[in-house]
Parts: sequence; structure tokens; C-alpha cells
Amino acid sequence: MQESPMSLPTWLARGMADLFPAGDPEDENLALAARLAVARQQNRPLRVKLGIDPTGSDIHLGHSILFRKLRSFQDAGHTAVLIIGDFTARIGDPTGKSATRVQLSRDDVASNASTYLRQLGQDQPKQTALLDFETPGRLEVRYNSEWLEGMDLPAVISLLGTSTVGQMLAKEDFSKRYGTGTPIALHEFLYPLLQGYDSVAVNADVELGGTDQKFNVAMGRDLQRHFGKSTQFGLLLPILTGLDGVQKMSKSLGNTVGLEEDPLSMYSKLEKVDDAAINDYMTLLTDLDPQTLPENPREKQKAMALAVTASRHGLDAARKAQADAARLVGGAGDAQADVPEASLAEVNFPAKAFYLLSAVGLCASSSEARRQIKGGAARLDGQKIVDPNREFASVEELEGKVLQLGKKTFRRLRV
RNA sequence: GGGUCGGUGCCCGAGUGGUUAAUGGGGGCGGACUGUAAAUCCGCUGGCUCUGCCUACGUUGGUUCAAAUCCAACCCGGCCCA
Repeated sequence: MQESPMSLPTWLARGMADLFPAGDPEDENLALAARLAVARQQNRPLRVKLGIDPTGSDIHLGHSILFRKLRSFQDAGHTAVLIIGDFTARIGDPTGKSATRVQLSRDDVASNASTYLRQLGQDQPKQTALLDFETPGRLEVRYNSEWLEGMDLPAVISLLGTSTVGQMLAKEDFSKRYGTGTPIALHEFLYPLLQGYDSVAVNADVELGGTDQKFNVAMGRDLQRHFGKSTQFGLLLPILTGLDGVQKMSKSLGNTVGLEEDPLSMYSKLEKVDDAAINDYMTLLTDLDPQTLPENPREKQKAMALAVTASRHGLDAARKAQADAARLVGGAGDAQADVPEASLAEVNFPAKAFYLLSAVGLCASSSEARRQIKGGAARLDGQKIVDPNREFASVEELEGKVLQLGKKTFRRLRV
């Protein structure tokens, strides 16, 4: 990335992976710093677009880096335009996908969307919420069905006419699939165009996205130009590496930390993040300087985990989680520790150990529970459960005890 | 529409009538080790309150004592031709 003479504010540049165009520093259409300056002069906030597809229901830390950046724009006085891709979700973004996505029903999309908004802090004060829902003028939530649903066939055809098959096949995901003979449905070509059209519809000045979104964001610029609008800047942030330190954080890869996870499980997961990912986590998930982290790798993990947990739950809760995690790992379930609870209400007694593990949700199935127990993974209050058929006669026998699977999953049993 | 190849467990991919819940690899989980890491080694990796029962190799039906493996129809996909 080129340094422009007119520099960007540090809150904006933090963690940035790409910014385009990065051309003529004097031209507000070619350099974001110039656009910011003009906006300031005219006392006009920038419109910063971030699109989300309500395809899942849980937001994880990987998603949150984009929302954090969006929040920074809000705090600097700009307008966040959050686009809920309720219409595009029904197509499914082909980006990073090796297979055609399942199209979602309207109901799924609606319920996912409301879950998203709640997780983003719709009902919370701005101090604790991820986005500022409170300050007037700082947030617009738009559903893209608003302008996409009513589009008629001539409009769709003209939209398709702005792009060529060659351009589409230049996109890595498509070319890879084409090359390996994996099907590409025609409607998938429409996705980048529709996402791009969102930028037209909301007059975006900036679009935020992960680095994998470059194609789609660039499409937004093309379409804005096509429709005679001023063009947006693409501000791309890195894709957060998952807990394994190798692959991107993604629910289907099971390497995520959920935004709403309790402090203990959040901390426990974060303190074992791969060394290589630690600095990125600091930069992208906290406001702190990674330089301040301790040298010792283990201490470094802990400090990062504390910082990130604190950014979601506050420093006190994070400290407690850190202390609890340290005690729990010692082996014995600790009566003081703040362990997530599991209800015994649905469990039928007498209950055999393997049944208990699955009934309480620690194992996906009772067969898996049997295997885990045989593998020596299950403990009750720190004591290994050896026999899958060990029987617990009544609730009283379990109430208040800590059931453990492996080294890092704990459940306090409650009635 | 024609030709041709193909559809196997989370993924890739063996298997072409009988110890097949189905070789192998990846991924995942667990154990040992460690820094609660990486690397390495070992185990597990359909379901069921399970010494047994049930469901599985695109779908349906058929042949057979016995099929993922043979036959038929259908569905879906790649490539070539139109």
C-alpha cells in the first residue's frame, strides 16, 4: 500500500490490509484522505457501507473486526450504513466457496437478521454495544430487499450487461471452480453485481470488507460509475486467522470464538491461540499496541487473551476468567470457578455416565460420549470417569459438581 | 437433445457379489509430551440410556441365501457434440 502525503487518521489506518484506489492525493475521488478532508470542510459525514449476509446466526470475533472498524467511523462522526443482505443471502455469496450455496428461506433470513442486530448491541448502550445504535445519524440499517426485490427483468438484464463472463471467471473462486469442473450456477454470477448495486443504492463513500471481498467491492465502484454516482473506496481488513493459526476463522471450520461466549470460555480459547496469530488478534480485536505484550510466548498468549476478553466483557470479568481458567486447568473442578452451567432438568435418572455426557450437551451423541469416556476424556470434579456405564442414581449425586470433557470444556451441573 | 465419464461416511478418495459400519489420507476429538502451544507418538472418528438393536455407499424397484458392488428406471453433475 502506498503512503499518501495526506495521511489517514490512525484509527482508520489501524489493521488495514488494503485501500483502493490509492491514487492522486489531491483528488477526492482517488484518495480517501482527500475525501475525508472535503467531507470535513462541508460538514458532511461519510457513508460507510458494510454488508452482512444473515446466513448464520452467531457472530464471531472474525466478523467483529469489520464491525469494530465501522464503529471507529461512527465515533469519528461518520454514518455507518449496515446493509442486511436479506435478499442476497437467498443467493449466497460464492466468495471462498467451492460449491453452490444452499439458498435460504425468507424466514431463516429474517430470524438470522434479528439475531445479528441483537448481537451487535441493538438493545445496549453504546458503551457496551459493538456498534453505536444510540447517537442519531450514526447508523442506518438497510435491508437490500428494499431495492433488489422489486427489480424487474429489464433492470436485471442491464445489470448483467455491465460485466462479462471473462471478468467473472477472473475471480479466483469462480476460475478455480470452473477449472476443476465444479458446477457454477448462473445466479451466482449475479451475486457480486447485486452486492455492488447495494453501493449504488446507498451512495456509499467507503465499503468495508475482508480482503476476500476485493472483487465484490470493486464491482461496487464499477456500478456506481455506471450509474453516474461518485465512487466508493474499498477499505479491506485482514481475514482473522482462526484458533488453529492457519485457516481463517470460520464456523464451519470450528475454529471460532463467538462474540457472545462467556468470559471463561472466550478466555480459555484465546489463551491457546497459535503464536503466529497473537499480534493480529491484538491489532484487530483490541485498541492496544501489540508491542506492549510480554516476550515469553505463554505470557504473551495470556496477555492477549485477557485484552481481547476485556474488550468484550470488561477488565474485571476478564481477570476473573483468567484466574478461573488457571485453577480449572490444574485438574480439579473448583467450587469457586465461574463455570458455565448445564441443567439436569432434562436428564432422566438413574443416569449412566455416557448418557449424562450427551444429555448435558458435552458430547454430540451418546456413542461419542462412550468413546470419549473410554479415551479417558471425562472427569467429574476432577476425578476421571473410567466406566461409561457408571450409574448416577439421583440428581443429588451430581448437583453442583463440575463435569469436564477434555482439558478445556467444563459444565457445572445444576438442577 | 446425443455421446461419454461420474455420484461412497465432515472432505478427498479406495472398494466391482460374501469376516463391510465399509482400505487410505485430510480434518476433527481425546490421551502422552509441552508453554493449556507447535512438532512428535498413541487411540477414537454412523446412531441408540448399547453386551444387543437400528440406519448407511444419488433415488426407487429388481436379481440373489447374500449387493456399495449385478440389472432396470429415474434424479443430479463434469466434459465433448448440437
